[in-house]
Amino acid sequence: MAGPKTFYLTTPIYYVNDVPHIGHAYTTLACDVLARFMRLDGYDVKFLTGTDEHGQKVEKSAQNAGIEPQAFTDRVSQNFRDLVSLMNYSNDDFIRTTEPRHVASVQALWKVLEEKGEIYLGSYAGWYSVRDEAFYGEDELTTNPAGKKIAPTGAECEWVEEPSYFFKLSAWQDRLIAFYEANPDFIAPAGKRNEVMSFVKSGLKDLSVSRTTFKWGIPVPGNDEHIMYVWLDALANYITAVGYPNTEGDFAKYWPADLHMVGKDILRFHTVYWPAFLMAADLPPPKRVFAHGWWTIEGQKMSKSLGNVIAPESLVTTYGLDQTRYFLLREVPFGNDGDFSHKQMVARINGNLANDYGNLVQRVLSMIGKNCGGAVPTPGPFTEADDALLGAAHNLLDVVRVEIRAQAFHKALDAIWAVVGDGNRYVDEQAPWTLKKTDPARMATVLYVLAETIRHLAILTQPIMPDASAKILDQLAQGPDARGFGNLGPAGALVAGTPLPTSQGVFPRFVEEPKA
RNA sequence: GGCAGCGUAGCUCAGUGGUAGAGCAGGGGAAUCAUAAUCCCUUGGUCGGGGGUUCAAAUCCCUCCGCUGCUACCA
Repeated sequence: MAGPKTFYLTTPIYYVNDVPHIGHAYTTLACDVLARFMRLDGYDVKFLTGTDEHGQKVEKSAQNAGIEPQAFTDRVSQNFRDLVSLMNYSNDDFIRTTEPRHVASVQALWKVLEEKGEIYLGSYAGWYSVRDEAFYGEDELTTNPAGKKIAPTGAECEWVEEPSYFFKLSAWQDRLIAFYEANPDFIAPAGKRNEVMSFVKSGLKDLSVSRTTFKWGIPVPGNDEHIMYVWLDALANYITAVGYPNTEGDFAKYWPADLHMVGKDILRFHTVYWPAFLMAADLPPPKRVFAHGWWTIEGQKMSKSLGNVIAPESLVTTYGLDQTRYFLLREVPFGNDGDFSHKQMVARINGNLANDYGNLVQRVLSMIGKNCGGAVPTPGPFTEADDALLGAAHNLLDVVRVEIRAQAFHKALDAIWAVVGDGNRYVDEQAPWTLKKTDPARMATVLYVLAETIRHLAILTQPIMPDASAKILDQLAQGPDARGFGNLGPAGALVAGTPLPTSQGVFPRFVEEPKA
């Protein structure tokens, strides 16, 4: 069982019919930061994202576009692959549910469930909305003047009866509760755990897991009249990507997943249906599911009708990539809903990045460039103040690790910025510009301590801001092999006399364009 | 309706029994290495209303008001 520690984390697979927006970018960003962190911390990481490409809506959209569904999904799934490069995500795989490996995986899972007697053929009847791809209860519907039943979403419903396979979800209620109780960290944040548990305790009905009303899906093995329910299809992507139905190799290495990151709207699928499917197939459930919140835009709900949906590309163009990545994870306690506003974004860019972090780096590297011959200065004996600052820097990984592993990205950043503040205070207290005249040797020590502190900060901000952190490490002449967490601490300390490149700003201030 | 949660400084929030806190914003000062960036000091709250328990309550209990989430097949 030796070998590197592994960490497998996933985003939801995104429905190709959607246009990528800030919400998609946010989910994958959180995973990306976690994945980068774990890699730097020495883990063998597998980070998966992808697209969900089946379902009636895709079938219709393809029809409207006058092309085959596969050609349609080939085209629109590209939007999400473009998002990967735009946002600088480091995913190790990108899965599409239309790939042969996935079809084989889902059909194999189906067969296992069927063999184990967890699936049976029955029939489903109810009020169905094509637009919503959903059934509604009688009590949820209203009747319009034309006599049509209308769903709460405003969509028209029709009475549908169809044969359907069912998954015996009702049999899993007690085992799910037992699982939640044995694994208190399975559902996060904690408040969501209570919601899921009360839902399960209120009683579970068997789940319809096939459809006959449309064709664009994975056929049920042995009965081509049926295609599989979208969620059985979609959720299984997490095991497809590690090689299922082959349970050796990557599956043995990475499964169960360490984390499924999801938006709060799809929590139930991941914390009720998915563990039930897996346990029914004798496979272990994932270790944790985290449901994050939604963004509002300038205080308003994001919606197509309001026309305020933010494209990730416009954020990156306007504010910069690393600035955007930083803002999304710093502004809001991860798990809560948050508000995106231009004012707050600018406040973060100018306050935290340009003034606090960027300026600390710049003032220190500039002084080293001008006063130390453009090389890492030679330190003398350390004072109490030196040890205090270095100690804070050395200690930072332990603090940040705890927060990141709990998906408390905002707290991790708070901790890093506390040391940024310590650094700026230390500069003012030590006043190296005065030491330059009175005690040049002491000045060299002070600047060395600062450079070493900045090295720690830059290594630790890599997961959040890969490009900017790399630029800082470049300016400290730290090569690719010197950037892992193993290089933190005195063992990886800067070597006096190492030549340094000319310094340059990393986080420019955001200056408002004059209004026309 | 039922269940759960929230309501603390202008803003965003931390604090769950022992003399009200942070960041930002506002005010004053210092410094001048730096992206006019930094540092120090400071104004500001009857902790949603009312009642109760306690030597002591933002923190526990009751009640009222306001807001939010969940209450099954809606990526």
